[in-house]
Amino acid sequence: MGKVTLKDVAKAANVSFTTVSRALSGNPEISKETRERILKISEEMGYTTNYIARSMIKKKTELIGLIVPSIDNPFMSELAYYVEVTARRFGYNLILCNSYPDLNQELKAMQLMVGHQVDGVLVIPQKSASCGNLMKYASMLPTVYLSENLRDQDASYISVDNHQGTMLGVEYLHRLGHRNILYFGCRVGSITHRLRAEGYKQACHDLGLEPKIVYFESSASSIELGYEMARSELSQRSDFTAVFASTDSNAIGLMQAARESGIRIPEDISLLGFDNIRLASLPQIDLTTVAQPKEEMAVKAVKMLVDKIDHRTSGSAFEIIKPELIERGSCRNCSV
Amino acid sequence: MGKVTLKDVAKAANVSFTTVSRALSGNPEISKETRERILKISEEMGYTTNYIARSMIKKKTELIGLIVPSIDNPFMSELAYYVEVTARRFGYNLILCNSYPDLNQELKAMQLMVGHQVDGVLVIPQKSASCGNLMKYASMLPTVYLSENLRDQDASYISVDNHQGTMLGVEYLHRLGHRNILYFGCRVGSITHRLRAEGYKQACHDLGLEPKIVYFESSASSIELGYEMARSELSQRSDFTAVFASTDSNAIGLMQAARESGIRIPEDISLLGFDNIRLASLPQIDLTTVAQPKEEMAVKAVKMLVDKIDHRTSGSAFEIIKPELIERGSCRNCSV
DNA sequence: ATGAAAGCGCTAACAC
DNA sequence: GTGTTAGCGCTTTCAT
Repeated sequence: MGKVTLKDVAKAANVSFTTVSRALSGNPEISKETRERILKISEEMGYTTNYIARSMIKKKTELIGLIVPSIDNPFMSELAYYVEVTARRFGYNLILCNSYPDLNQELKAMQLMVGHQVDGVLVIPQKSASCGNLMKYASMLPTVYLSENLRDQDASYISVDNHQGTMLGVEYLHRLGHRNILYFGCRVGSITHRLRAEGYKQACHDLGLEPKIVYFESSASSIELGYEMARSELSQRSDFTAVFASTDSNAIGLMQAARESGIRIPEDISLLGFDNIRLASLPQIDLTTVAQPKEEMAVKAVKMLVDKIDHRTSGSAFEIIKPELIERGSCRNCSV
Repeated sequence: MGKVTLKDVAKAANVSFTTVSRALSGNPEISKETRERILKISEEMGYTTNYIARSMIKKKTELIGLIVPSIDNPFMSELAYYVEVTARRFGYNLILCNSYPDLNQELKAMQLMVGHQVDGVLVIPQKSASCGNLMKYASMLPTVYLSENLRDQDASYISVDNHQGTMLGVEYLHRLGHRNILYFGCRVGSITHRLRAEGYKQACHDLGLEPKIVYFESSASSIELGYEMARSELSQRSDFTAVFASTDSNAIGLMQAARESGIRIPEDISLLGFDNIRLASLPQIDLTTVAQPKEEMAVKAVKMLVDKIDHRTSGSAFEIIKPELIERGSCRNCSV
């Protein structure tokens, strides 16, 4: 298993290893014959460039770190897919690290990335506090945050316009004739969730509706949590015709709880989600939702990071992506 | 952004950089005072070990390559999650590469891994032919295949017992009183699928049933494909009371097609899947299925790889994991 | 057109 | 206990 090095090839070809290096790197100052001879020999010997050694000199690893709460999450694995493909298009490979379950683990992941000398890091943060948590290391290398809005924090990020997203959603439900819309699942401690809730409240205010918000204390959204919360909620209240769930996961959890309570969607209550995870499009789910354009977000995040790497631009930038309403079958028109 | 090196710390502490190296690596041959002084200084200066430089000497990168057709696939992202967590437990980080869409891309990914000097590679192969495709590089470094059965190919792998899995499934359906079971979606070119189909046939034979198999030409399973295939199938045949789908994705696609044709599951036909992807447990899907124990498979694969790395064991090993039947609501007992 | 030599940041073998 | 030195595999001046 001993790897073949430049020296080995040089010896076999009876030239200096500098010459071999030049032949392989396509340096023009070399005769055609020797180049081809060397290329053939190195091919035969199964030579492969040692990126590690090259990195030492070039001070570039062509590696990007991706830190994600848990790759085992449909939303994040979709994002990660587009990130990987885009990064590769720009000549970078990915080191992947799950930051689950806490900020401490996220910090460790960041340290690892620095240690491995990645050229930059893309972070899908656990929550808004991640930014402060990682600050020390983020200042050491190009860092871009993806998916969480980090307004007023000194960081570069790509995020969907959450505020506009919920406004869009409320307006849509209003247009369908809904006047009592419950906002379900505002997670405390997340700027993203705060912005979504604010957009909801503002739209309600603009349209003369009364806002009603169910808050979650937990730090992660999941179908299970949505289900649990919905069980108690659905048994207590009934003064709404539509539910705007803060995430698709919450919406799907609520769907399950509703079904168990004999509440039909959309006949009895309309349901609107946020994110547009793959699940939402399943015919068995068929959830109308406000979409985060995942591919666009991933591509823009990678581009922003690569730009930072190339130009060593310091200072923070951000880009807010327009959300998009995806109509499916979970909302009923009750104005007719 | 200039990184702090051992030399910088040494200069600041007025010692040789070897001493700093020793202090940081916990070498005992050093006085307590200097160690603590150095530790404090390096901490203050924000020193982080350059793993790249260390790798050059140790000839170990503590990196494992993970090659996966597409991380954007629920089954694979679950597997990848467990792989990452387990690898980290053993002190390894992951370089992730999607091999989609073809064998050529898979080969490129493998080359990249070799170039980055990963200590070993874990491959979730696109198909059985992947093994031959990657042979040249796989022989250069510890390689373990995950999820595809590579019987008779000179490779180490972890796979579920596909043959037993389908036998289990058929026996279960038989116990429920089904005598006409259609096997839906045998993918040609995949040993895994061939084994599943063989298990089905054998169980049918043992139980005196007549096997009926629908083959797929495509090289990937997906809900969409299952849907398309099911549409034509459901309109043509009707001589079965149960469908055993080769994968959960196919099963879910079929569910959708069935619903559109007014065929109810499980009232009109029973449906059994294979894999146990997350989706299957959604109440809206509620698919009875033969499970691949994903965590167990991932853990065993990482352990096998780490063992190969540690002991440079050559030769191929394999381990076949027992499948497990997960009862949910998509199969009807028609013997009563 | 080719070779020699320096050096990236670190570890390890060897001095003292 | 601490310092000196060599060298991992490669790229990049600087000679020739």
